[in-house]
Amino acid sequence: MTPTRTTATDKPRRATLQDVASEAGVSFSAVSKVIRGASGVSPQMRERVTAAIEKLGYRPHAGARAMRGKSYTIGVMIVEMSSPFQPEVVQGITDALEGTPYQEVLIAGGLSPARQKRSIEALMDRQVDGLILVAPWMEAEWLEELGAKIPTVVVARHGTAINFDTVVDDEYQGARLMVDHLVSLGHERIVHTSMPSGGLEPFVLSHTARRYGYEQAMTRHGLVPEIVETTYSEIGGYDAAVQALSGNDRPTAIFAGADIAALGVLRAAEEHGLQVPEDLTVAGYDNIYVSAIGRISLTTVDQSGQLTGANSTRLLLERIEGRTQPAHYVIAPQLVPRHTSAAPVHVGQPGSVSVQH
Amino acid sequence: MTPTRTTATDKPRRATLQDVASEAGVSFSAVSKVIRGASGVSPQMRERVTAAIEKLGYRPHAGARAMRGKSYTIGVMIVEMSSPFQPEVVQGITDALEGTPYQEVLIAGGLSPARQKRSIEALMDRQVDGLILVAPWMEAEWLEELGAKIPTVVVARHGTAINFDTVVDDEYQGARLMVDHLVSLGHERIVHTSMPSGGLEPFVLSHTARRYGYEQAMTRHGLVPEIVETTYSEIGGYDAAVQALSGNDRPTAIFAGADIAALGVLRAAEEHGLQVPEDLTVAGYDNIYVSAIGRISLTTVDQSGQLTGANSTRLLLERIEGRTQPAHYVIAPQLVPRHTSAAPVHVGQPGSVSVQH
DNA sequence: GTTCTTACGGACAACGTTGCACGCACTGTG
DNA sequence: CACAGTGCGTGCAACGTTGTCCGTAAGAAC
Repeated sequence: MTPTRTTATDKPRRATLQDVASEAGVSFSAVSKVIRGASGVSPQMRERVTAAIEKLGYRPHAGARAMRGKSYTIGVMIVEMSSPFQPEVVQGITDALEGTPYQEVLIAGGLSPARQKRSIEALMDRQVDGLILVAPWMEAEWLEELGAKIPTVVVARHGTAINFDTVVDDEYQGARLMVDHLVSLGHERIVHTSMPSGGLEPFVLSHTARRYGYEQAMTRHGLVPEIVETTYSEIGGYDAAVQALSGNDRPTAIFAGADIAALGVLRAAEEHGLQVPEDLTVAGYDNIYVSAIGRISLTTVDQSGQLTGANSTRLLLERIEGRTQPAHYVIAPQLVPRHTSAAPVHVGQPGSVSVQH
Repeated sequence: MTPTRTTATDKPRRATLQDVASEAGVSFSAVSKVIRGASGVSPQMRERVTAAIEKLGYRPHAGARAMRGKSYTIGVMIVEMSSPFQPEVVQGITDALEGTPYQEVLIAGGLSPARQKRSIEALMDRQVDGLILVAPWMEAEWLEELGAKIPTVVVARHGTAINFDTVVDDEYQGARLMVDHLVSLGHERIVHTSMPSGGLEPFVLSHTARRYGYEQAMTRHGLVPEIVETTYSEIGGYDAAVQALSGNDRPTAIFAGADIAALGVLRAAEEHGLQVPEDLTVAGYDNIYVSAIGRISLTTVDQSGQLTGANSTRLLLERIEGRTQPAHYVIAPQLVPRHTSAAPVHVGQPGSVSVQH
């Protein structure tokens, strides 16, 4: 009576190294060698072991591996999935990891630094080999401490770091591209909608970088920056537009810091009886899915989430392999002109304000 | 010379049970007891251990735990994050797990059954305690086999199963609600856009259930179902609408199987010079974010992703606790009437077709 | 004062890997 | 023909937990 490892009532147990070894008639160390691709294995043995693995459908136990070093798991924290950019970054990561032994797992950190920190710790508890954090909200100092413990890449935070790598789109330049576009059309009063910076300077999030880029570009053109601070949401954009359009001396263009806010601006324009782009030019940033469709056709700035994800992955794998010098990768944004931007109608010209219905 | 476990060059090691035990001056078994809440622990010891845990910032090693049973990790597979519904389900899961010892991890399975299967296997390799699969595409048989191995809840697949639980919105009823709404407005020629079923009957995905519901409701009203098969995308909706609007005898309403397709229908209507809702009623299904905003204001059907996620979690935890009888939970959808649906203009009445510009 | 019970704390054997140390046949060399 | 070198396979000690088993001491009952 040798002790059996399963009873009649048990579910079929997952095959282990030992099972494969018995099947192939070799020691379990030998099987381990084959799997790890270590040296000291004859071709015949490799073949027999491979056949046994195949036959039993053996798959390594990540938990057991994690106890001896690597889990072959990459932890990715995103803030919210409903953002259009972040899923695209994830797609880039997934594609980049295809064919490597690593697998990414995601965790949605939510809209507070405390919760995001807890999510990251949950990933660390699960012995991920490295972290990619997409637009995390916490202080740079906390991230530095984290980076000292585990290979980390931070996406979409501007500024240089010591203990981790960063990948950002050049949002300063993206905002400049848009301002240049609007100025080249003849606009001079261009309002920008932003949101509170969150006090993370100098390691700022996207919206602050966009704001700075806007301010610099306006100043360079000899124009006066005008900023309305609300939130990046449809309602936020609506409120900002209502505020900007309230006085007598209206701007001819509103450059929303995010497409989603630009949608709110469009609604406000409609309610004010302003034709877009005849009476008001509207622009956004992000190139979200709906911006492209016919009924919206929003002029915006595109940043490739795919590229961002791919480069983050590359940097992280380098760090896991041992690089300790920080790396910072910047991706160039692209202007996407569509149908919500045009030359302004001359001020005071009749018909520039038309109320419908 | 006792052997030290860190060298000068090492990163600070993560605290283990043993470290906590030394700190508190007790055996590591005792610490384990405290953590597990096992009996046979004096209040004083509990206190000392708790203090030591606090001081060292000890956190259990999930990999080590997984080797002895549970990993306290729930694996969630979603097909694509850019869908509006699936992130909401995830949010529901996250909220439901708050306060439990479990943590969910996500994996984006992608748009092919093969890749989805690989993703699920990657989660199994990581010893998750249970699985929630959101709208998986593979055959029911494969899922039955999976459910025999690990507690599993499948979201958004209609039909009953033996080895796993399901949570679905009643999309048959949702489609019926919409047809009833349109009929009550006076519509008789209502075209439905769908996509190929994928041959998963009888365990069908959402779009097939919506189609069946539409067909049943139309028949019950004594009307003839008319279906155009394309894809659930803006382009797909556009193509379907172009096809439906091509003949002389136009429908008065198009009920797209998904909001995203309805956006394409709106674009096609605009290009055909049709006013919505005066000349054409358009409806969708899903209640995605953009459907609510002013410029779109799409009549649609809402299914609560939040509730879906919460109930999936509840069922999964029950299964992990030992339930083996399958459970199937159905959530009621809600009609959301907005501004793209109205009574049809009488057929042949002048002005029912107006070309702009 | 003896025995029985109970409460508490510690020892220890898994769990499935990795990777090093070891041993045993063969080689080729002097 | 002895002997080092090499290629190949095995043995084994971790890794950080869980949960069972066991020993001891204090308190209760007689």
